[in-house]
Amino acid sequence: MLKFRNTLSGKIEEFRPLNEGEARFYYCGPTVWDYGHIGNFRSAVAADILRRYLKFKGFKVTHVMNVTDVEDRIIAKSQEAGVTIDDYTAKYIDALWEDFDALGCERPEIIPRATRHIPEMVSLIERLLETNHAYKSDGSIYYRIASFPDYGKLSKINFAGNIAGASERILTDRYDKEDARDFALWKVPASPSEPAWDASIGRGRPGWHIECSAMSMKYLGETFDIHAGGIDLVFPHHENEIAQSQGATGKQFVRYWIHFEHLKVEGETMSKSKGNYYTFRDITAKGYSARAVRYFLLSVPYNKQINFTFDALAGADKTVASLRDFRARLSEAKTAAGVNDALHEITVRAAEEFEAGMDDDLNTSVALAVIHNLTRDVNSAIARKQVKEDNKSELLDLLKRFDSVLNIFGEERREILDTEIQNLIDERQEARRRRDFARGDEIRDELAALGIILEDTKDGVRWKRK
RNA sequence: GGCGGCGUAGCCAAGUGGUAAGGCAGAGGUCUGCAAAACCUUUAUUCAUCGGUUCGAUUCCGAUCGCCGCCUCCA
Repeated sequence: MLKFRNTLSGKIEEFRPLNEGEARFYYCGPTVWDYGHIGNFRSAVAADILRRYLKFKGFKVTHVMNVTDVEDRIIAKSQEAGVTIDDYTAKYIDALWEDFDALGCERPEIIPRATRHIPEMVSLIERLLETNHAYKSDGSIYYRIASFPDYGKLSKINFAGNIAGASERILTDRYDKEDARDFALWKVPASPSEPAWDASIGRGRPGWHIECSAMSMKYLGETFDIHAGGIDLVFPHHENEIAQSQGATGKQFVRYWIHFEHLKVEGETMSKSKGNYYTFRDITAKGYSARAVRYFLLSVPYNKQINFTFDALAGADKTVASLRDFRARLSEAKTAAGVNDALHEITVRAAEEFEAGMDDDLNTSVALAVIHNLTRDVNSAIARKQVKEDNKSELLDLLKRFDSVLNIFGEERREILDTEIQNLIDERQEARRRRDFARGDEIRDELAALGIILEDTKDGVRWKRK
């Protein structure tokens, strides 16, 4: 039974989708204005784990991921560069998907872009104007927060107590609003050169929040199951989405809100000024594998802050390598027919414990501990030749099932060595038989230089690429 | 000022009202011609500090110290 913490109630709740066997979820992805920092991908991997685990549990998943391609900063940067919004965002969007794929994240079913959904946003704003939740002021359109009593329910913001220290900025806001808390749905261009769309509600461009309300409801319905995103989006973004959607439809917008905690670097907030700002590309450029980064990012449950350090990443790199070695060793193990009952028991228990861990608010730390314990037990059994044919296929199936959620083992190697390299390996074996170890070690060094690492086992030579 | 989270071995980190998962690093060992890999043993009488509740607290409550987040279109 899958449970997770619902930000709305603050409690752990059992997941019961609106439609039996179907999970519809929306993930607020990053804004496209720069190459993604590693924190973006902590969130992306968390969303991927959620998506994959819903599938693991047998739900038919419809996953919508928004990539914001119109907001103030993008507009400013594209104008600075003298190009259109699309021209400015294109290379960042391409880079985002390259990184996303490299991290082993599955592409969502639907990836809408704000710039392609202006009509949907306009009609939602029209509905809000009709229902009196929105008003025009100097050509711009604002959401009237006073019209929505539930405002603040998600973020538990207490506006009365909140005013003392944080009001200064709100009070000096340049817009002409009825209430300082009101937020823009549609912004009139500041200058004629600013990108804008002509619409029934006037020439302008959408505010930040309206795109997620419009696009999520378009693809998932006016009420849907899960809405996920980074914890910083709780307020104001998600609070505003609720106000917009429920204001327009009068129906509950989202049943379960899930928020991913942030990533810190060496215990501190990541920021450009602190010099601890890393993009995924910075990290892989240092020689760390994408798979190690993925392992690291999912090694701490999504609801906890994760502390990024290069030591931890180096540890993840080794751990991932040993997991992949383990699977290769198991897959190559020579087995006799039949089944080892004790090992079968261990396998069944591992499957149960993995699922129990993941069911409990997607506790990936527990799931990984289960895999490590299984790895140790099976490695021992392989060494003692206690793995039987049925165990082997059962275990390989289980690893595949685990990996459908975590995706840390990756594809199995099906590579065949060049005959030249194979000949060298054979020659080394021959030399070792003659006890000519000097020649044998020479060949081993030679192969190492080519990136082929040899391991001598009782069953012969295993090789792997560096 | 308001709201919230965290502080667990050298490092990363899970977890629970009943006596501390897992990974990395370290030490010793088995195996090996040597390596590598793997395995075995070992590494916190203790979970920031001080009080309280309890038969019993790392886990609940209070205080203190430290760190972090939101209240700024930052995931």
